[in-house]
Amino acid sequence: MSKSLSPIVEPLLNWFDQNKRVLPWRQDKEPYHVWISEIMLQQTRIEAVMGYYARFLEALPDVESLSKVDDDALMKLWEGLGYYSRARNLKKAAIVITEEYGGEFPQAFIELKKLPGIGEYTAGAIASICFDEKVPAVDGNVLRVIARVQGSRDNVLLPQTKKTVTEQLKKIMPQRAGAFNEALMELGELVCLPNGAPLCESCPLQEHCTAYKKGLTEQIPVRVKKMKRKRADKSVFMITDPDGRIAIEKRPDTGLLSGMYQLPNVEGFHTDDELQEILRQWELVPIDIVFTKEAKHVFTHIDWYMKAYHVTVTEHNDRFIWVTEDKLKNSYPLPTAFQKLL
DNA sequence: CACGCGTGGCT
DNA sequence: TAGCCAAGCGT
Repeated sequence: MSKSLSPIVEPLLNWFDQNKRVLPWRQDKEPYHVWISEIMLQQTRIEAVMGYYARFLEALPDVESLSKVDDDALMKLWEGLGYYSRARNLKKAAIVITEEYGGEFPQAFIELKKLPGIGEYTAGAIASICFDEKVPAVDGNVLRVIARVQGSRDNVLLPQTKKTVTEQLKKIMPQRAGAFNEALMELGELVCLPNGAPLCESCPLQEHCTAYKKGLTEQIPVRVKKMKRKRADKSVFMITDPDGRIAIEKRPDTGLLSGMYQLPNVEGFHTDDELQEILRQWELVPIDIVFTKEAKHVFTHIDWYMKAYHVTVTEHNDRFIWVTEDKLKNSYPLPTAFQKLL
């Protein structure tokens, strides 16, 4: 259980009042203006948005004009910004607002979130900034600031971490909900910087910040990427000679499972004819080849999909080490991946 | 929940 | 030069 965030509210609001940047979409709290800017700013840097925002509002100054815009004209306004479904969703939402809400912009978080392209963050941003509804708006900046303040080592890339932070912020949302949310984001962007040293000497939350006090601002936030594993298919042989000994070999002394032993295997899945040929190249004479089982083994960075074959051969050779099952179990380190096939 | 969606800036 | 990274939404 971490302690309440409530002590950060006042210093943060005071700092924001002194330091907020002047930005085109901060000139008023028109929901339409805030909406367009929030959508454009999704995954997109402020500098990139600047030019587009002014041009977009000039061409489409309100919900009604957006709801009627020609698709090509709309995409032309978005050309180069990326994530084009954002633009298509804007128009869809404008039509919904026109048809379902009589052209009046929904005000409640719960209603905003129903609109196409408006998710948890954007609904929170519009509801708080335009209407001071006490809902959080948790983006990457906010996650970083809160993780450091709390000294939390939770992986901020996990949805669960965002949920937890959202719940904690809900409890402390002040009257000035919009200013508070903007302040957290602004602090993240201007002071509580992601890379290199954050500007802790000018941070209004310094005395409330666990990461600062413990010198952990470089370690926090924790961002553990989910490793996207490659897939490798393997055909694995359990080869037995007339004495019932099993063929194994030693793996190279570098790389994956270095220095351990393994059952003979080849890359990929193969037809019976191909399997015969592989064994022949190993100078083995198979009496029969029987598919036994398949198994999957997950490493941190690779998934092995294995098909195992039991092969009986006429005689052993020197290409492999031939061992009894007992000796294999007791004397040779065999990775779990291969144990699964025995 | 994991993935794909665009682009530009960084190393 | 190519690869990594950003941190919202819909599916």
